[in-house]
Amino acid sequence: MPELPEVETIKTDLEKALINVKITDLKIYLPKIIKTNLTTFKKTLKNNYFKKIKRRGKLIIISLKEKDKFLLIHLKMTGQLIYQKKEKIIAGGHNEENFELLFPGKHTHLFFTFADNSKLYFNDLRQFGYLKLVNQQELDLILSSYGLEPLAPDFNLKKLKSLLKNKKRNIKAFLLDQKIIAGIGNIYADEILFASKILPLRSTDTLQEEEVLRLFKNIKLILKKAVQYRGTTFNNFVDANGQKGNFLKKLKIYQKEKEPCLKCGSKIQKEKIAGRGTRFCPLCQR
DNA sequence: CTTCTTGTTACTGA
DNA sequence: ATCAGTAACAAGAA
Repeated sequence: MPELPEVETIKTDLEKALINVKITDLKIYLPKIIKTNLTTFKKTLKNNYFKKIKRRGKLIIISLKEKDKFLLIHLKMTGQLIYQKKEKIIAGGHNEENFELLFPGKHTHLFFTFADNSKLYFNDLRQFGYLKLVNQQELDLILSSYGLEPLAPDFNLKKLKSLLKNKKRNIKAFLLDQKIIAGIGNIYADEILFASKILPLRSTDTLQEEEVLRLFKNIKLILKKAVQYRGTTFNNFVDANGQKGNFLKKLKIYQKEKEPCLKCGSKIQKEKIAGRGTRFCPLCQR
């Protein structure tokens, strides 16, 4: 599940490889993932350049050479962007056995070819991800519904405090709401709440001063750390070079139901909260 | 066979 | 107005 750290990793990798490299071709296998007229999409992108790559929440925003044209890519749950320099790449590494990635594969729905013959593959098992061309005005409209960037300096304690106070809903739903804070998904929401010792069902307006402070610090800390580790390896996430992220080893609560809590040893619980599988320690989190 | 997985939007009902 | 809950999208794992 690409969340902020995964998308940030992909963004940085693509930036290194693809700025000002001419797109010579693009092949589309599954047109429905493109939310723009297909002919326009192809015509616009062929012979174009990526001038700048940004991330907002979980959305990738690529500025094209024209001032008023942007390519948006959302990976949703199972989307991958894989950059491949050669015909065949070996991915994995770390402590795991390597595995071959051959593309295009069964779930490759589109790929770009660049002037240096490198390729960028968009794979998506569940086909919820999309690509879309927009102008500045459309982009502004889309971004206007996004909440604060949790790693930006303007996301500060004071703002978090007032957001929490003005809402009356459980903290898990609050963290997942992209209109309030953009980029946190199910994995990091659970990790942040565990680190902050806050139960996911707590109403935001009941959080004590020190709880808000812990929450604030852990949002920053955990997301930053996850970015450093290139995200979490999990099911369908590999970064733009096909490498897995390292944060999986750092997970303390996500997917650990029925295991003993690392801090106190009690059995980690799992419940459906805010429509999502939610893991928590009933003793450490209050 | 059923149930679960999750990002986002749309919808319903409280 | 706010919020909770659910379905939808789709494919696979258990």
